[in-house]
Amino acid sequence: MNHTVHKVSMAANIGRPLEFDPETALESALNVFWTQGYEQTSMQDLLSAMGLSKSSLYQAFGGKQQLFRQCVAHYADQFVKKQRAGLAAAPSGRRFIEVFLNSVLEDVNGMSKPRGCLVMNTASEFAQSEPLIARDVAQSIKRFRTVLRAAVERAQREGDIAPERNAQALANYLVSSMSGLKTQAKAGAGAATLKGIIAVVLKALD
Amino acid sequence: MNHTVHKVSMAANIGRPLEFDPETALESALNVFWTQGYEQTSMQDLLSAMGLSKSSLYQAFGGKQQLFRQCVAHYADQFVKKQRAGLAAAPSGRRFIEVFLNSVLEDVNGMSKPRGCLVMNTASEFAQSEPLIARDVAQSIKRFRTVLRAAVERAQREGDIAPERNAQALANYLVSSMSGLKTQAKAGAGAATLKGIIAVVLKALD
DNA sequence: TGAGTTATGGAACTAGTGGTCCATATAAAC
DNA sequence: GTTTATATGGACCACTAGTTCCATAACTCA
Repeated sequence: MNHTVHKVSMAANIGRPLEFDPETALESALNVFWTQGYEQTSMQDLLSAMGLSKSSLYQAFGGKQQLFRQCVAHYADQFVKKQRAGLAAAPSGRRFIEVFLNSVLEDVNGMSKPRGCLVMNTASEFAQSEPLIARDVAQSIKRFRTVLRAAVERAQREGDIAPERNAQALANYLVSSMSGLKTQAKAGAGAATLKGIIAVVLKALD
Repeated sequence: MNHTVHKVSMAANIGRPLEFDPETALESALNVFWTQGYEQTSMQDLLSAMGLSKSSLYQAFGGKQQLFRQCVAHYADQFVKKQRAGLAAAPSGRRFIEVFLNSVLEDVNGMSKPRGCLVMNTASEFAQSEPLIARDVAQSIKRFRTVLRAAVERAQREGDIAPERNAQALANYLVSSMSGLKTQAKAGAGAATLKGIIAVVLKALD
């Protein structure tokens, strides 16, 4: 799997050039999948959103499932990148964790319906039924965990989380809690409800 | 919505009798939906599992989506009934909550792949896109919350949870945590990982 | 300019979808 | 036995799914 686009031109300048930007198209597809899920998204939906013809999509991305996997990988890349930057810029590990959890409120305050986390949505939709996708999901979650573990360890160094606590378990807990919160948002929970849950989630770190 | 079967005979004994038990058939359908999700389940899947012909299914349950909604309602009924009985039989509210959370380990220890919670899976699959289903989901979650709130309040009376804590928020937290745990199980987390998360979840109640 | 290479648009294909319809079967009521 | 009501099996329908294919377009290199 390539993690960016399906076809890497081995010779850059020969043949007819692409009439679209692969990354832009990928992000358009990502948005559709994220909003609608894999099964509920048709090729027509994708073609319209990406603004290209069937042949181009197949040529460049290889088909629905392969396109989807690239979207998931791209989503995880962006997510991890953003959180790493957020952690680096945060005043403290503990504060980063708070901001991270509270970001679920944006899902519910924004104009559009909450979409959850694409990786967790994918885990939920496919479970273990598609081995390749299951592997992608497990790998993405591992990357999420790594960032959160770094945040926990920083908070421990800074004295905001007791040093004897298991950082790995806390990171897993935060991933699980975020997943739960996003699902509650999708299920219709309001901002007040989510805030109440977040407060309890944070209590477990004390 | 009827909450049991689609068609309530208004006159019980006239006409040709059903050749199948509606509740058994409903539970067969429920199993398929639970395992595969709504979109991934075809009418053929349902007909095979339920052991009846197309006409009978449409006659008795009204179509795929109506059948699905009846399955979700039935699932919620069974779930709430079981938890209420569990709470009544438990030695303490706190102990019930521990058993409740630990029940996610069965998903991962059993032979079959984890299926999550049908209600949360449905929330994740449909989000807000189908109003009728969104309403069903919200209502089921409310029922879950009610049981867990009763458990929390009992634990407060028994001195295992501080009485000044918001029982409603804790109930929401438990629903959210269970949802997160089930998603982690679907994503491939092992028993050890889940146990670690559960321990942290419980810490928030102290 | 011609050869080689890749991209594009659209038709065509196969398989399957959920849903409808109707003739027939099986029961109770009269 | 006839009527009335419901259930069943299976053919049938219109539609859409994802995918493949091919003729043509657009580019570089010799």
